[in-house]
Amino acid sequence: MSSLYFYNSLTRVKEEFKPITPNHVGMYVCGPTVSGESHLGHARPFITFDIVYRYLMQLGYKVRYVRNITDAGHFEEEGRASEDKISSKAILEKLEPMELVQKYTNLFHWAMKEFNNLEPSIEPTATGHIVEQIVMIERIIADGYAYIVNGSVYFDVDKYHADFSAKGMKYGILSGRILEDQLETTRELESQEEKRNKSDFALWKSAAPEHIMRWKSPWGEGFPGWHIECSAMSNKYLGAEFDIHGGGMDLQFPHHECEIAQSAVCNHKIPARYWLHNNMITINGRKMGKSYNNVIKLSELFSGNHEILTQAYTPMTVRFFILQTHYRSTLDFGNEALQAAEKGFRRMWDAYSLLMKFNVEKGVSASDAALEKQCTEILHALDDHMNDDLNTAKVLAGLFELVPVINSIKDGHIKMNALSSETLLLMQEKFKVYLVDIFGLKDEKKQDDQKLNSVLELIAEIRKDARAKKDFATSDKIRDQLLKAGIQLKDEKGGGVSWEYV
RNA sequence: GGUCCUGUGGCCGAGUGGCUAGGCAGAGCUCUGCAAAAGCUUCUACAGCGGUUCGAAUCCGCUCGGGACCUCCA
Repeated sequence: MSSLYFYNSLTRVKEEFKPITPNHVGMYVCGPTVSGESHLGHARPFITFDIVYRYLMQLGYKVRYVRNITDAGHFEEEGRASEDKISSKAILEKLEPMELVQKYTNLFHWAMKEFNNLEPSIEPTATGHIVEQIVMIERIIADGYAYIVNGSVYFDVDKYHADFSAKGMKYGILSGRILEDQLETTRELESQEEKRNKSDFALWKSAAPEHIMRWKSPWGEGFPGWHIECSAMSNKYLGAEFDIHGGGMDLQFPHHECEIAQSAVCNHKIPARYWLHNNMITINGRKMGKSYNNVIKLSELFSGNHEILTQAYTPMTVRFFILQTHYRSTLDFGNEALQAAEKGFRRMWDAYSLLMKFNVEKGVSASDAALEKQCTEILHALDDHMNDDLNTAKVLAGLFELVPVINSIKDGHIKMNALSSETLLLMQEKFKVYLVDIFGLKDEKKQDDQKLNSVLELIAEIRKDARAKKDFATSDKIRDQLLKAGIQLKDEKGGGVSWEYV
């Protein structure tokens, strides 16, 4: 079996994955900012890194997966005017920041569960780690790489760059940016005048009187800058140097670049070895994002309640849709594409269900050597695809090539003994491992109601009798009415009947 | 303006030098009382121009188009 390779954004090449501590992996992924509801674009990193997490565990690693909740900062609730936050109202009328944060954290967790994402090992919040952030900022100040202005603290990028370039940690090492160019091209921003240089970034921001989230610090009341929380929390739970840091490509600069600079000052190391970045989900070729006003929230996606949606899409449809593309490619949203994913997933899952019902006899050798060879080649290539920087699209394509074989065995077009026992068992194993264990897919239509099943068996029996008497009016009535109730009957070749929930 | 990425058939997408990617949609056929499902067959491709090469979607150059980041951002 091949070994696992990741494309490392830091080195810009595919590298073999070797953990720092044998058999253990530390992984940090930038989590959501819980000031609003998650949208389709947010789903991608969390599904992508859930696959990474699952795959590493499948390979036998013990993984500590840390994904933060950003619940501190300059928050405003969606659609709510900022003057609402001014503290002249009665306490229950005022916007209580932790209430807002709780609401969107709950919604985020709901969405993660819908997607069947595993829970991370640790899910630290920024508000729960104010102390760690302050300690880290103090250290950066003490080392001379940050300065205080009016109760705010800024990181001195110029000085950092001058001193750390020689140590192989220049500012821009991750994003490929050249600091000298940055100085010319960075746009004008508010409170820019406080900074010595445009490229400097905030470690701590002094809170204006109406600002609702504030903590005491050595520099006055305020709140932490955006980048410091990830550095503080990854350092606390994964150490000064860990294996994998993940997130969306749009975080590469400035967020991850700044994380490297902060950690480099404190620990003299680039915090993570492998930097993995997923690409964006686009809509009409444009990144889905608040500023483009083209977001589809997850609740809207699942309910179909959005003007550009022609129907609702289930979480597994979305998951399958994302898996059919390589994580470093952009993925363009469209109703046609989602519908294709919906049908494709169903076809795949139906075949998988059939496959697992096969009673494979032991010790049978293949009677169709060509088919045997074809199938084993596909099966053995799956791991290579996955190891090649998580090419889930190719894994799925491989599995899809086996679907007609499974269906043909079921329909009797291909005899079960065309394939050897080993190959059939391997097929069962690989389908299960990839679809369920690694890709985290699940049946959304499954009904385990024993009573209902008994009733359906009875109805199927009655319909069978009607058909035997060529009473098609009755048999069609049963079928049509059940379909209206969401149960589709399928007459099978041998006279049997199967049904599924639609 | 700077840095970088990208352009594959009706749609979504793999693929980096020679082998049918795959899914969905379309067409035909088979099975079937009909339907659904399934199976088989099949139609649309590598933005354009030039170069390297025995051979390029794949490498190089130019032209045109799209996008990301440089500001909160998954």
